[in-house]
Parts: sequence; C-alpha cells; structure tokens
Amino acid sequence: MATPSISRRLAEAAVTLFDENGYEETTVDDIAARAGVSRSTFFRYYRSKEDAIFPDHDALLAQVDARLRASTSDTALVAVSDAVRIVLAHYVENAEVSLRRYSLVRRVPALRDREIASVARYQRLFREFIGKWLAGTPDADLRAELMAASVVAAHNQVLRGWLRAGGAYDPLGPLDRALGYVIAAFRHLERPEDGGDGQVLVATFSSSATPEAVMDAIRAQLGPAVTRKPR
Amino acid sequence: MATPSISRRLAEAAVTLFDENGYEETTVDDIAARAGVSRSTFFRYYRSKEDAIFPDHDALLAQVDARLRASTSDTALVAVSDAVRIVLAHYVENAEVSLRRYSLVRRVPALRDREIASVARYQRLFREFIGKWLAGTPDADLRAELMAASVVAAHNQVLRGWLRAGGAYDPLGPLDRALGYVIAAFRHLERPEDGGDGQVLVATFSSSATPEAVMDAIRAQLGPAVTRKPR
DNA sequence: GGGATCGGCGAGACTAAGTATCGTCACAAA
DNA sequence: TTTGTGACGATACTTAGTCTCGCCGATCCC
Repeated sequence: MATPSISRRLAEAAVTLFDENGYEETTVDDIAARAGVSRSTFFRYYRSKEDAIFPDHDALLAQVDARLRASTSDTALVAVSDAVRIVLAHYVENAEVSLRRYSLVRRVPALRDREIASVARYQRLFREFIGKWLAGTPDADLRAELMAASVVAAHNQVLRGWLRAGGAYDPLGPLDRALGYVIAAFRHLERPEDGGDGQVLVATFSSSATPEAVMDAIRAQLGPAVTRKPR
Repeated sequence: MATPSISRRLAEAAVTLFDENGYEETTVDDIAARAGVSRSTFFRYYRSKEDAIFPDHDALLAQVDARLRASTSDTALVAVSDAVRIVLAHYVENAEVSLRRYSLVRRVPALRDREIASVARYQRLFREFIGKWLAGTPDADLRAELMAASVVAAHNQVLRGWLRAGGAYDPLGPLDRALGYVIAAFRHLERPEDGGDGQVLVATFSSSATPEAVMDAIRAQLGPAVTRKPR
C-alpha cells in the first residue's frame, strides 16, 4: 500500500500517543519520532501541538462559509440548516476519529478550550450571515446574536448526545428537530403579536443541491401546506 | 498612601506593558520587573501570563454560581436574570479596566480565545442550572442548552455594544430588554399548547428523493398537525 | 528576651513549545 | 552537467511554566 501522507502520519501518531500516554506527557518530539519525521517537519504541518487534533477544521469552516455565502435572503434559513448539517455530517462521516477525539478533548482542559474557541468561529460565521439577512429589521444585531448562539448550541447538544452514545445512531434527525426548536422560538420573536399557528417547515438537502433547486423544492412543498392552513 | 498589593501591582504592570509594547512582545520578566517583584512571585499570583488580564474572573464566576444556587424552581428565571445582571454590573463598576481590557482582547488572538473559554464556563453554569430547573419536562437538556446559550449571547451582545460605545451609557436597561427577548422566545417553547401556537414541522429528505415521496411525507406530518389544531 | 516555626519571596535550574536559520538532498528543468 | 526549487533535518534560541531550595522577617512559645 502507499505510504500515508506525512500529515496523516503525524495526526495519527499524535492521537495514538495522546491516548496511550496522555496529552501533557506527550511531547512534539515523541509525535515526530513516531511519525518518522523530525520536529521541524511537525511544525511545518501543524502550527501547534493542539492543531494535530483538529486537522480538518479550517476546511470545515470554509465549507460552512461557502454554504452560507451561496444563498440569498430568501433561502437564509435553509442555508443555516444546511450549514449546520454539513458540520454534523462531517463528524458522522469520520465517526471513529470523532469519538477518539471526543474522549480526549473531554479530559484535557487545553483541548477543551481550543475546541470552544473553534466553535466560536462557527458562531461568528452564523452571526454575520444572519445579521446580514436580518439587516434593517428591528434589533437585527441582537436577534442575529441570539439565533447564531442557539443554532450552534443546538448542534453541539445533538453532537454531544451522539458522541456520548458512542455514535450509535444517526443524529441528523435529532439535529433537524433541534433546529426546528430554534426556528420556532425565533419565529415568535419576529411576530410577537402573531398568536396564531406558526407553521415551520425545515427542509434540509445535501450540500450539493443548488440554492435554486432548494428554493423550488421548498416552494413546491410549502405551497400546499400553506393553502391547507386554517384561518 | 499605602502600597497596593502585589497582586494589583502585577495586574497593573501587565496591562500597561501590553498596551505599550504589545502582548507577545511583553515577557513575564518584564511584568515582574515593573511590579518590582521576581518572576517567581508573578507565577505565585497568576497561573499564566493570560491570567494577569482576567484577575477577578473566578470570583465573578463564584458569584454567579452562588446566585443561581440561592434560588428555587419558582424563582429560576429571576435568578438567571439576576446572575446575568451581576456579571454585567461588574464590568460597569470597573469600566476603565473593562475598556482597556476590551481593546486588548480584541487584537490579541490568544486573549480572545481565553475570553471565549471563560464565557463558556458561565454558559455551563447556566446550562446546568436551567437543566435542573427543567428536569422532567420534555427536551429538558436541549432547551437548557439553547436557553443558556441565548442568555449568555444576550449578555455578550449588550456588553460588546456598551464597550464599543466606550462605556457611555448604562447597559442594564438594554440587558433587561435583551433578556426579555430570550424569555419571550422560550416561553413559547415551554407551553406549546398556549394559544395553540408553536407547531413545528421538520421534514428531512435527501435531494435524490422523488418529489412525490417528499410530498407524501410532508402531508403525513402536516395533516394531523393541522386537523388537530383547535380554533 | 531568645530560640523555633512558618509563610512569603528570590534565585536558579529544568522542561517543553514555538520560532528562526541554515545546510542538505532529491528532483526537475535547461 | 548545471542550476534552481522545495521539502526535510539539525541546531540554536526565546519564553512560558514548573520545581526546588535557601533566605528572611514575623510570630509564637517558653
């Protein structure tokens, strides 16, 4: 078989050694030695020791950003749901790595803080996107902040549940349910006087679907639902 | 006048030097020297270089914890509001320090991450408290997570606005308004029967699903929800 | 009053993360 | 063959953070 890339060898060595000997007890020299490269090379691939645990993080953030940018105001909620789904799906697709990393992050404070800082970067993306979406409406900044925080919290809640369960089920359904909660909560903020039936339809698609296709589909599904609405 | 405590002298020296020469450029030796003590003494008072910027943080966290613990289920919402107010009031009472720290934290990534990690600890307190409060109700964990995130986000939004304005007004009013937003949003989630609102439909499907299948799924979920609706 | 005790401080050594520099070697282009 | 280029290794350096030890002044006990 082909030799894995140095980057992968380093990440693999890091996780293994952290598992076996603990995070603080493992030096960068150890990691490099196990990967068969020099210390210099380690720092060429990862900016820091912590970085070796979160290798695919920047790419995921870029995916979320791309998904949000590829949407108009009309499809904002769909874009948000989709973006969150992308993140969770990434964890699910790399379940073993996610689970190992989770058990590690849970008991190493430095890694926990690092993880939290990463989550904040996602939240920032969502906040800016939602802020632009709501721009001009009352309390746009506040609502963007609240909604972004809630969306991220919903994701984390579902993700943690899935991780604690050892990845034993498909968390995408629970995620949609949780996002439905969020959207329902904030829908009432948009029209506080509307004591009526705030029907919410959350439709999620694969990330490869074009915004137009998403909109068409939403319109197609929502139309009958709305017309059936009483009142 | 009496000589300030070593702890205060160190914190003062740290902020001053960070301001003058930058964070990375300032070594712990510099701070200790300016405070007139040894490097050893610095680390006796602060666990790390970053800690010198957030000296009163643990105490504040303890105050929040105490306020939350000193409440029953009946007064849970009041306790939450009170606890958040304690935090914001602390910033306001030390306005000059808060403002200097803000301009510093804003441009030093390491300090930003640290701040974010601190915020997460507050959020954890709120989450646990709200979780206990809601224990036994449907989706208690999820709602606790969402509400804690929203409460903290509301606080941060108000605080940042106040800091950006140079501390020019009293932010406690805006905070109450923001908290009102949060409570209003989640009140609807608490009693889904109230006013017959809060219906949430979440439909998930892959982009490869046929329109007919999707429509059927949506009708299946939407039909009962609509027909069951009173009024 | 005199000696023992104890807590705060300074001094210095040590580990390890992260940075910077330079030399080397393989490989490709001309 | 020569020359350039890029990845890697080696090494030295700075600095954060930990640890140990010795000093010294205050306090306490007799």
